[in-house]
Amino acid sequence: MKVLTKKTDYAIRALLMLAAKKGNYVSTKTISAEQDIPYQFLRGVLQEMIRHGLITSKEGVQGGFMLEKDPDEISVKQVMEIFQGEVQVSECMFRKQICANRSHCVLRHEIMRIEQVVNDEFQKITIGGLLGKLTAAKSAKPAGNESYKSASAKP
Amino acid sequence: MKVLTKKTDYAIRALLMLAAKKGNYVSTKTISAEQDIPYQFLRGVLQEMIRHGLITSKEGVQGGFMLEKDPDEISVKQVMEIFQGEVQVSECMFRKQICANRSHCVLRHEIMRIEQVVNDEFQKITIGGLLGKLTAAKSAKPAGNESYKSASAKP
DNA sequence: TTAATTGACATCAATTTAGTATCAGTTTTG
DNA sequence: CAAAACTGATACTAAATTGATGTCAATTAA
Ligand code: FES
Ligand code: FES
Repeated sequence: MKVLTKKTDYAIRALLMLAAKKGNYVSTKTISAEQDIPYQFLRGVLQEMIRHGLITSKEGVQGGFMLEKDPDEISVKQVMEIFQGEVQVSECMFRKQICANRSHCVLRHEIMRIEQVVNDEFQKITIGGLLGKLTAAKSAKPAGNESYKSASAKP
Repeated sequence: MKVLTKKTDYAIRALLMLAAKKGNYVSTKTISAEQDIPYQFLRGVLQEMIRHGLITSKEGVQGGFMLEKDPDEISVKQVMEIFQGEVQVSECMFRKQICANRSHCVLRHEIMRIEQVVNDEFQKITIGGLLGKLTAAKSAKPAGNESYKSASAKP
């Protein structure tokens, strides 16, 4: 059972780059290269995020994408919902006879509780939070990689 | 995002029937009809459960399937693992540079915690538990449906 | 003007999930 | 015994989802 699809995965990674380089437009090409994500596929992912108001774009030379919202306001759950829809367990087990008393069903309660937990947890994870932790880990262990440094590298 | 596939769904429903009619062999035909599950598909599901030691079978007339284990020992998680494999989040985000320090990665920790929670919760739900709750709900609200009554109907 | 970009689609390939079909072997029962 | 009701094993097909590519028009900095 896979929880995160490629689209979600790529989207989060792209968002992290945008968050890291906040204030600058970053092109698909750059993200694609740095994160090793198929170019055209990534384009689709980015456009979808525009439609959902997470990022904005600028066309033409020096164009690209930029975060629209506060990184701390973008949760992994939001991204998942864009690309994978809501968490849903199973339409309804035991349709036939058993589930006459639907509102009563205990299994349903149990399983919806799990859904809730999953949702809550993914809600708590935000782009801002992730970025903070990633850069923290980075500076604690300088292993020659500088990809996600604190942005605004163009004074 | 769907958590339970048809196979898991069908498997659980079949197991519940077997648990309800414990001690008797129940045929695919019967389960298929009562639960409205495609006959041939269900056969495959049942055979897979034999291979995993959850049930046993008897061939020929009056044959069918029977629970092998205690219903309380069969968790939804076990069934899920048979038909859907382990819960896994995503191979690894940020493969390239970022994940040099893999053992260090906080995101990974967070996400594995969610995996853990999901697993724990599905582990707690057992066939026995479900059956108990279903029959309880049934007797509390007798709506003309008798499918899952207490079994051993052949004295 | 040209090169670097995004916007908007259309299309394709791969994988996973869902469902069907077939034939051989086993067991009860008339 | 022979027919009918079953499972075992396995091959196959169909549908849905996921992953990826391609194309052309529009925009913009240099
Ligand atoms: S699963 Fe349908 S009401 Fe319980
Ligand atoms: S996601 Fe790969 S180590 Fe963090």
